[in-house]
Amino acid sequence: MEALLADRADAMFHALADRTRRDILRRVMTEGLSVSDLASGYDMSFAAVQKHVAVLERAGLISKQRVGREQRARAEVDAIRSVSALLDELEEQWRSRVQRIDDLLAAEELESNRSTR
Amino acid sequence: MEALLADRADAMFHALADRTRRDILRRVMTEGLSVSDLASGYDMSFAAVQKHVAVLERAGLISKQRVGREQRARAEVDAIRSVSALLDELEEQWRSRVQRIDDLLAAEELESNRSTR
DNA sequence: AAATCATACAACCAATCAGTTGTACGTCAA
DNA sequence: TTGACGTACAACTGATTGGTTGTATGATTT
Repeated sequence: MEALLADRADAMFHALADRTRRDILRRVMTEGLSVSDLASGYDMSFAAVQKHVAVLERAGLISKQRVGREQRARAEVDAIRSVSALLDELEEQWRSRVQRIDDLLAAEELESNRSTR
Repeated sequence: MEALLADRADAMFHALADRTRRDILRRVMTEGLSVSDLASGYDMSFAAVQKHVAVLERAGLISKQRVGREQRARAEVDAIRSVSALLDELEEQWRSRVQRIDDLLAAEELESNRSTR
């Protein structure tokens, strides 16, 4: 039962790799919406939309709350932020590499200045 | 030939939804690596890794440069940033909703203060 | 020119995916 | 209680995925 970080990332990126699901996520960012509310907006069956919602939920990107007979979905902002964090982490590696190159160039320039003094 | 933004997003998130591809991306953030260099790091065939590289390239997350008989891959930092931007945009909607609620509460408090004066 | 290295790509396979229809179940209103 | 509503889930289908092996092509070395 290894709840690996990589599994979460797999699930989150997979969930985001479908425009219907990204649209659903956008719609539940600002307010909780029932699955029916969501389904009414797309040219596909209720079951299809319900599946998309399930994928988003399994990825932890949304959560559901029972209200009467409705199941209201809302975005999990922290989860979205954690996806951002994964990308920032990637970019950070690049930044540190650029910094290393800058340092190298600075050191070379210093060396060259010293010899031409 | 509609190069829709949504298509790009589909391709980028899909490319990121595989841990091998995320690892490849990590490795080519700091230096250009040939497909063989990359392939040596995984327990799968060269062809499989080459396919992963192709997926990343089609998504615009990496680019390749011929050097002799090698094909050196490097990360496209701007593309990674554009994925981040998509997520930030989502989060921004949430922030503006929170702001709206804060404004509402502030207005109510003001109203209440006025009536209890 | 021949042998080798690095890459690309086609053909195939099992598994997963995104959609469908149909059915079952819990909740609310008459 | 009956019916309608909102949801969940199973079973099926065609398309796509992630992997395989085998073959073809281009650049490098001998």
